[in-house]
Order: sequence, then structure tokens, then C-alpha cells
Amino acid sequence: MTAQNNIAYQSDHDHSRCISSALQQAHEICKANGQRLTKIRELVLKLIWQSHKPLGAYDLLPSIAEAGFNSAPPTVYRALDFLQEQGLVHRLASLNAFIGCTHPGHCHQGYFLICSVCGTTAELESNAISQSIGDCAQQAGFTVEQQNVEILGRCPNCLQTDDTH
Amino acid sequence: MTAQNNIAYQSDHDHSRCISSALQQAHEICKANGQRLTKIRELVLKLIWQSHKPLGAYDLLPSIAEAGFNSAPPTVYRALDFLQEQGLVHRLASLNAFIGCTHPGHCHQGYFLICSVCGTTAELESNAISQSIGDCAQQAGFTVEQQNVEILGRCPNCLQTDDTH
DNA sequence: GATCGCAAAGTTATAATATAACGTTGCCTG
DNA sequence: CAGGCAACGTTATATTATAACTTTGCGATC
Repeated sequence: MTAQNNIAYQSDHDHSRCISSALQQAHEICKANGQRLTKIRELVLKLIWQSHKPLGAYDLLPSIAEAGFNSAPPTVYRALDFLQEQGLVHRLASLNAFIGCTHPGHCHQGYFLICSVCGTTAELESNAISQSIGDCAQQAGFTVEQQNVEILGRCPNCLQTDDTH
Repeated sequence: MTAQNNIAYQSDHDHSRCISSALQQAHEICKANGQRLTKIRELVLKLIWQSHKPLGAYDLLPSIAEAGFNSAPPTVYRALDFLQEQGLVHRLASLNAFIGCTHPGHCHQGYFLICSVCGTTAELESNAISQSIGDCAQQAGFTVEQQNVEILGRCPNCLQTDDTH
């Protein structure tokens, strides 16, 4: 889970803009919430945003060490917990990995399309999915608190270059 | 089908029937697939079916030891891997836990309603969810291989007995 | 500007989950 | 009944995550 390829699904997207935009939004959201986006927290967010591929907590430790911080596991988990609480990153349970939230700052559920070949992951907001899940739950008398929707498959780029399909 | 979804929430459901039915189906499916449902595999399946609550791999080890088998982790993980391959159990990534499949033997996606209070988990089959996910994926040019849908919330029983809501 | 209180970060240790690797057993089949 | 292979036993270790306590440093108040 450490590969490097900063192309979402469009090869022409300006990834440096993704990062700087994510960091700026993070500053605004933390300020609005009266929370501190400390150096470590900002660094972890930046590292998470280096790609559109989910990264494991332990993948981040070397870079944290390089930057001169303590790099024991609690350091990165604290930062990740904080970022999750602020809605800035999501945890993908099926991968034990983390990814930057592409639309922080509004209350939402994230649904994820994860490419099984290249790892690139896109976050969706879908009323249709949300509604169908809500309907099913309601029918079962069930009140929804949290949704975990992680779809594994092939992204357009990897479908193109794959002759077995 | 929808009747069965709710069985886990009904206090009067005949659970011993759940278990024996699951075991019998397992025998049939393994036979049909030319696979061996060995003693350990059957025991693990039975243990998983003791309740409608997901169980961790390590939760099963003591009972496996009691039954006189080796109870090192590989034993239970091998059995669980086999049972998953045969479509007899599902793994819930958000809990690192396993649960019996309530309709094995047909090709399907399982969607899960997990009660955050009592842990009771129901498996759904829903064309609406399936369709909405398929539509979103297609729109993104994405081919679906595997779906992970785990919904956390309150089951009807726990809603009734909960005065904070 | 000193100090107090608290949130954040440092540090050490360990828990919880999962797999690698290799040896042994025992079932099926020819 | 021998040979091959799948299943299981066994030991060790990888991977992911948290507990618990100490130290640091920010920022509010005096």
C-alpha cells in the first residue's frame, strides 16, 4: 500500500491542487470547530493526501520520523483519530487504511470505490445509495448510525490496460 | 426472504433450528462442490452459529481447545477461510469478526445491519441497494468485484429499551 | 511576564488480529 | 498398499491498534 501514482481517474488532474485545497479546508474547519490543527496533524493529513490511494497508519511513520517527530504508533493514530473526528479523513475498514475526505465540511456519508489493481480510491456521495440503505434499514425497524460502504473493483484506467477482461 | 431477515430480532425465534439448518446446508454445499466439511470446519461453523452476533476468530479458540483440537490461530483462520470460500460465513471488516451466512448456496452480496448495542446482526439481500451501487459504479466507469456494506445502528429491540432516544 | 491548567505529544509496553513456513497425519486413489 | 495431496499441528512472527503514564507547551488569567 505504498505505491506512488497521483492520478485519480483522470490523468490530467492537478494533484498539487488537491493537497493544498485539502490543507486549506482543514485549517478552516478546525478553526470553525475551535480545534488545533497542530504540525503533526497537518503533516499526517498532507501525507494522507500524497495520493488517492489509501495508506496504512504504519506507512506514515517513516515520513513522520523524517520530519523530526516522534514516530511511535500512538503519534500517528492520535493524529488520524483527530482528523477522522473533524471529518478530514476516512478509515477504510476493509483495508485497514486511511484516505483523505474529498468533501469535508458537510455532514455526509462517504461511499468508496476502491480499485483492486492500482488502489486508487474515489469517494462518492449518492442519494440513491443512501436512500436504498435507509429504506432497507427502516423496513427492518433499524435506526442507522453509521454506514460503511466499500466497493472493490476495477477503475476505468485499469480496465483499459487489462486484457483478461 | 424478508421474514428471515427479521428472525434474528425476534425473541421467539427457534435458534436451534438456525444452527441445524445451517449445518445441513453446509454439508450439502460442500458435497456439491466436492469439498470436505471436516470436523474442525463443522465445529467452527457451529460455533459461529451459536448466536446472531459476529464473533472474532480468537473468540472461537477456547471452544476449539475444549473440543480437543489444536487451538493455535492458524487452525481457526484456516477453517474460517474455507467457510468463506464456500460462502458459508461472512467476514465483517468493520468488526474484524465473522458471522454465518443466512442464505448460502446462491450467488449473492450480503449487506449487514449491525446493532451497536447488542451486536445482533442481520444479513440483507436488497436489489435496491445492489442496483444503486451498480449505477454509481457504472457512472464512474468502475467495474464492481466485491461489495462491503456494513450498516451500524440500533435494532428494534434495543430501540425499545433505550430511553435516551 | 509569571503561573496554572489542560490538551497535545513523547515514551514504553502490550493487546488484538492475522499469516508465514515447515513438519506430520491421514484420506483417497490407482 | 504405496504414493500423492489436502488437511492439520506447531512454532514463530508480522501487522494493526491501544493502554498507561510522563513530559511538553500553548493560552488564559492574574
